[in-house]
Amino acid sequence: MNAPVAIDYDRVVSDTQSDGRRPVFAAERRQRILELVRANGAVSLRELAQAVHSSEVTVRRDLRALESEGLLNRHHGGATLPGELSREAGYAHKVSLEAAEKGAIADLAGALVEDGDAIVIGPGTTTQEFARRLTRHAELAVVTNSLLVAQVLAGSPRIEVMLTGGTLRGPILALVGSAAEQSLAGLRVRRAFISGNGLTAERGLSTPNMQVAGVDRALAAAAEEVVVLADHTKVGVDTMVQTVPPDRIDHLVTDDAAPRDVLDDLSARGVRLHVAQF
Amino acid sequence: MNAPVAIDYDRVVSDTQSDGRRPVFAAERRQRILELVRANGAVSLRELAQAVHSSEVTVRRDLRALESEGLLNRHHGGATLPGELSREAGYAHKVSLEAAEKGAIADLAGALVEDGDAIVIGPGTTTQEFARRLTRHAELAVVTNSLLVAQVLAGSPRIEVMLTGGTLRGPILALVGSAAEQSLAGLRVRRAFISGNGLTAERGLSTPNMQVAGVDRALAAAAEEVVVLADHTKVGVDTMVQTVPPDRIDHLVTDDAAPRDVLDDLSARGVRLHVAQF
DNA sequence: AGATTTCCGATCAGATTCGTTCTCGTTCGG
DNA sequence: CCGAACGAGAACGAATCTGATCGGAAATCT
Repeated sequence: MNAPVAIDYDRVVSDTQSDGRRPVFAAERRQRILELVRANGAVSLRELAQAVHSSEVTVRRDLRALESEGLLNRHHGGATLPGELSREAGYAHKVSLEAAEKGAIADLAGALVEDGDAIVIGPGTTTQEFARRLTRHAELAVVTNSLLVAQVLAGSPRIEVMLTGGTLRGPILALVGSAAEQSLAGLRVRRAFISGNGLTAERGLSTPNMQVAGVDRALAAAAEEVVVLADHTKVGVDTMVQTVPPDRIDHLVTDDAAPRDVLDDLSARGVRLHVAQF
Repeated sequence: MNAPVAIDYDRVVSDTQSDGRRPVFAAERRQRILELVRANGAVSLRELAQAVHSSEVTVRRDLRALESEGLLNRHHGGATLPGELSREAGYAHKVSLEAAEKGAIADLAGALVEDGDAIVIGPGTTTQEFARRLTRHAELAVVTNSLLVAQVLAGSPRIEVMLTGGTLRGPILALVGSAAEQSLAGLRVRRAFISGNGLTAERGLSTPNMQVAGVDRALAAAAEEVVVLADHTKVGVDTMVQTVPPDRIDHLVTDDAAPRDVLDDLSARGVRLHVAQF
């Protein structure tokens, strides 16, 4: 079903050697696609097809293959760099996860703050929820290394918010590194509200990331008392780096789905417990 | 058999010319909506639609999706941060104001950045738009005192973002105070991208706030070259505190609605002009 | 309390894009 | 020399996204 094709492809002699060189190989095309996406951050399917001189179907196939390798993200109409948008999805999932528990914990922890206090707040979804409860307080001075906490409190004129410096750790929107730790060095506040990734009676608070661990230690060191906010999914689990030893934890705020034996152990070590009921 | 095909694909294909504009995907649009809401605490539906260049219906759909993920709360007229009482806007409509000019200025300023650069970015809606253009660059080191700029760049793994410390100035979400200035003291980068509130040939860049002025000075002092981003509404106006004298300004990026005489004066003082055309 | 304005939700239509299937040309092996 | 295998383009139907319109609900004003 074709008239004599008058189209002159750029593909030329291929009969001579099996070691042909002119035809555009699939791997080369995919490499170019990847370069284009990396260069622009987001490229439409049509542009890609035009750029590599192939049909949209072919590009679509390539994109599917590249996506399965995790090299890019595919969307309606084109492709984007991985991570830029998928991060939000991951974070969104975390927010909705145990949202009710986090809220109850935040409520309970709010009772540990009084007007006129100076406190430190670490990063995390639970502490962010906790920060929301603070807007009703007056004359608070809050130090934090979390951009999300800072933004939550930004609109409250009666709360003074100070951010530590430091390099931004994208996935959690928190400041880490030596600059962050140093800016906390000369500080002394009443209480620190921290929420790590794991908490056991033996090793205390822990987190899987070295940099985050460093700042968490600095946050705890700046406060007279350390308050740990941890929902039941974190109680009893241990992650890589220890940040706050058990005897340095003064309060633990959690929910009643946390394992009892761990709570008892912690209580025996002098940690005051605040358990949110459902 | 067949009649000669009357279809001429070659002509039809060129219907949609790609004018180099980057495609806007649904996910990206939602990301921007989320940023706007997070930045302002509360944004009206109309403003959102204007800011992302979509219809209100589409924005409404996006808001519904984002709400179901727990990322924001929506009610009559717009959306707010989850669990947050509505805050005063006023910053929101500044974003949409002269959005086209700001975008063009940001595009132009993007040409002043090269891969591997170390730069400083000040607070402001224009600089935020500028930061959005940087995500395609690689191996950038960015220092800023703006939470919005930091957030825009947070998702780019190839850009290292450093925030200055300091106390948070709520309305503009920027860090100010002596802590912010000191953290910039030992720093030396190639270029600083700043956007004050007013710019004249006689007094240079100025801002109505003392604290902001202090940081702006520190930002400029940390860079070899100072680049000012200012749309036409700021050119020719003078505000209270001078931050950067005219002879310290190396580049000015603005749009072609700026008063010519002021631009000429600045050019005579050695400022290189980059004027975005419409 | 009633009227008006504004905004929300639902349905519909248009356009675009995606996935599948089919076909063609090339390459490799017997 | 011929057939199978593979890659690539074309076409069709399905799914999705976007924008417009209309009735109803909510908020505001008088």
